[in-house]
Amino acid sequence: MTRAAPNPARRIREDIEGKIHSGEWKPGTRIPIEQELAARYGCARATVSKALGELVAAGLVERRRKAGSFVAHPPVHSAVMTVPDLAELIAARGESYRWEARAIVRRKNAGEADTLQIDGIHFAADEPFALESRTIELAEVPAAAEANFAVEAPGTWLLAHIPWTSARHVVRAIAATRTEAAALATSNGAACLQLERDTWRGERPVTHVRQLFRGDRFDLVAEFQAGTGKRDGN
Amino acid sequence: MTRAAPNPARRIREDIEGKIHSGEWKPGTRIPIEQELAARYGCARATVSKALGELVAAGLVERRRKAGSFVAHPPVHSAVMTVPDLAELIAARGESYRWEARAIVRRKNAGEADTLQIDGIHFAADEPFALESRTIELAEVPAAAEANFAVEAPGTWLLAHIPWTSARHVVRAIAATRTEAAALATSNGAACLQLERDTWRGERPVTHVRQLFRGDRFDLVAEFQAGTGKRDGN
DNA sequence: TGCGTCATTATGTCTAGACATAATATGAGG
DNA sequence: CCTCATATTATGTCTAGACATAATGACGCA
Repeated sequence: MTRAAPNPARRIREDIEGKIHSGEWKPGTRIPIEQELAARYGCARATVSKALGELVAAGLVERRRKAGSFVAHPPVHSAVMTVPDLAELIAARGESYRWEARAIVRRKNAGEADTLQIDGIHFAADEPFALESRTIELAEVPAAAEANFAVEAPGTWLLAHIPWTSARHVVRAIAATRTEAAALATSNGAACLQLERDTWRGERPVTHVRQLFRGDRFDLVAEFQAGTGKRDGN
Repeated sequence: MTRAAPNPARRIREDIEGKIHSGEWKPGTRIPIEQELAARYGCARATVSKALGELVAAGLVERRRKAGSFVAHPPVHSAVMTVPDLAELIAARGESYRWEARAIVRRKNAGEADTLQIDGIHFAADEPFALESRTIELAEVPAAAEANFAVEAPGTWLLAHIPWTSARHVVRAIAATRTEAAALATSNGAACLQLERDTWRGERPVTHVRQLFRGDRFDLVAEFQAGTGKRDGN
């Protein structure tokens, strides 16, 4: 029970990461068994196991019982896409932001599932930036009935008030219809990026949005870092 | 040292997830201290700590020393976007896949950084599906000089041979030029989804791709699950 | 009143040992 | 040579206890 180095798990993790990144351990390479790593690093097996567990979470390593631990094969190209609140995004660009509601309709659906339907336009630097068409499930978000969406963009309000647990985004390129083009101050048939997002809380839908951006004014960025995963540098 | 239930850590994690999802524990709520949870679930504190650690990794919980553990505030809208190998994607749709190279050029750049430039078209069910224009850094991927990209799509080859560590994707909607429209068998000015991806291995660039999809034939899907994170159900 | 110090507290990490479990390897029997 | 039961092995998870560390809050002093 000698006192160990400050952060053995971290050291082991970074050591293995390094070997993988440098190509010294190629995909499929078998990593020494936990006992041996424990001996090599002079620590308990649980510590090695923890380090390997983190590498699995980061997608760098695969573990199979009895078989052992292996360097993972190059992951499928996946990346984390951040879809910020538009108000924030535009503010971050240093432009002025404005939300203009076009229509706010409360819809009574066959007896029970009331929804709030909101259409409007996001402006950046006083130019139309995105069209938004949103449905909010009032059953799940009753407080939305009190919010003033003529003033505050629904996305901003929801982000601040409603926790959600899962979301699904679909991105595609479409040509603007005549109406859309007019609202976005662009030409008929211009290429636009359409982002549709369904958001749930547990099993129940919270909101659905369709946002339409001028293709020449907006792009989505997604990044992936293999080694870092979600972990911070603690 | 009584033998514990099959999977206490998992039970604790799911229990807390449930409380968060249901809204019973709102963002900012203080989670009972580990000792108490350990007592409540009849397990060791390390087990509670592990469960909480996983919830942190999933973005559901925040922990601060001395202060305690808290339900995390609703995350920024972010999602994991998967950008599969096109051959696989199309095969998964049950359509036939074909790659047709248009130009393969080895470019000698001012003495040292040779690159391989590949242009071609991906076909699905014998219809053009995507244009691809790729640059491969031969310094980093010397083996690419031997590969036959007239037959195998470079993305497929790279995925199978080259590990990478970070990638950056930029997605936008653009109008097809006359040439692009012809190659994609669509009309001039049609809305297309352009995906640009830079891939690195450590600090060094591996490849850059620009893929252009017909807007009416392709969309990107990104999903985010707050509770599950990357973890599988073991 | 205001500020610096110190004890307290809750998380962070580790150890050594134990048992569980899944998958592989081995060997016996057909 | 094939097949099925069995032994082995490496991971998966847990426990109980220990020490480290950061942040808070209380206390005492100026």
